[in-house]
Amino acid sequence: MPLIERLPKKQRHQQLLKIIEENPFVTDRELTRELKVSIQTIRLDRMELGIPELRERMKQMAEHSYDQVRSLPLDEVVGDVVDLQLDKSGISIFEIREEHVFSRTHIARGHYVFAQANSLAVALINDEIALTASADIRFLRQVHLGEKCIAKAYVRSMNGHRGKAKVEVFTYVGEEMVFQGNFVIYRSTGEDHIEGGM
Amino acid sequence: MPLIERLPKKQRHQQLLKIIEENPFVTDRELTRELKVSIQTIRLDRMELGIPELRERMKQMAEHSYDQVRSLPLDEVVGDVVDLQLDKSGISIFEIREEHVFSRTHIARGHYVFAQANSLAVALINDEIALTASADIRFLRQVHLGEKCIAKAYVRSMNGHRGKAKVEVFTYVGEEMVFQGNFVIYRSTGEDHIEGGM
DNA sequence: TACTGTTTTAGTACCAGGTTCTAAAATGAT
DNA sequence: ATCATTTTAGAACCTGGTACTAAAACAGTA
Repeated sequence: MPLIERLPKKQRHQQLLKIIEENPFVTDRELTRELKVSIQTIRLDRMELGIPELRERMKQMAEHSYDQVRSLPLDEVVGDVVDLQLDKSGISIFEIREEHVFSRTHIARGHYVFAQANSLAVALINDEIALTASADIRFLRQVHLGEKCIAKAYVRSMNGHRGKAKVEVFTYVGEEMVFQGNFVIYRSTGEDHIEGGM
Repeated sequence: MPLIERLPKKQRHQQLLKIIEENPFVTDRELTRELKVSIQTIRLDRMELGIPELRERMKQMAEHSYDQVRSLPLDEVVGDVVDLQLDKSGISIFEIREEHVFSRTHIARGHYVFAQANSLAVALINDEIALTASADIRFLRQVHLGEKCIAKAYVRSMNGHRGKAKVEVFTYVGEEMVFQGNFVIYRSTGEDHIEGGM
């Protein structure tokens, strides 16, 4: 019943964790050379520590990166436009999914909520070119994974058929307002150059 | 010497490429079921097409993502952070590609430019939780396909270790400033609830 | 010293998901 | 019918393991 001097094993476990953390592509055989123990010991250690085999580790990394690549696009129009009266008002719905949140907190990244509002504001303007010139935005409460954001946009003013339009957007989750923004959108029928905007 | 009607094979190759592209985690055996040919045929096809085996594909994906994660543990950021002094300043680079522009005009959608700035502002704050509370932004000129946006962010004020931080971001293409934004970021060490923000 | 419990090592059988190679069968065009 | 291409079959072998059994080495203690 060895009660003292049991460090070597725990120590080896620490080393093992460290080695695998800084090089997850190491095989058990390579580990035997670094830790000077038999391959069976390495495998027992991995079991005790719950570290999967090399192939499983690679698979997990590959799947993880695949998910990320999939999730990237802040696509064309973010959110589904369910109602649109050009130059007047519009509504879009956007569900917060895994790829839109900070993984640690499950709170949506601000730029997705912004993107939904911005896309809707731009879509509302019935012109060949409509670009955001400026915006004043406020995130009123965090939006969490799984919540549905309903953005409502209203055109507040129009300057003839060229120049700026003001669009106000309110985004709700249920009854609660989570985001509010005032957008200034440049608009143009297309023939001439405009000096600012997106 | 079959010269005409050689399509079935080429056709199968096209299908194979497509299937593997949309699910790189498919095994040869699974492919036999989808393509109704023997496993040897699948393997010949992969050889001709230069497609590596499943494990090799996973390994490559894992290595790729590992390299990315290594270079910047800030995979939650849109744009590559090339310089970061926490709580002080940071720089990120983001190249406008096909998927970021309006297809008709080749002008970048505003929310991508915003996302780069927002992500950088959030990354700058050295706290467990950092969420955008509000922002005042201005798009100064259109950004076009292929242009590189260089965002520079500076922390302007900090309120102790909880509360708001003000971050100013300037985005340039070459010498020209294309975007400017003032962000208010909520920060918290994590233990308690905050009433607004992203 | 002998006994006991832990830790380490050894060895075998087996697995997935292949590669490599040889060879036979099916298909199609002339 | 013949000949090239294409497809299928099968066996041997590979990596990097798992699962299991069993022996050896080590440590502490009665």
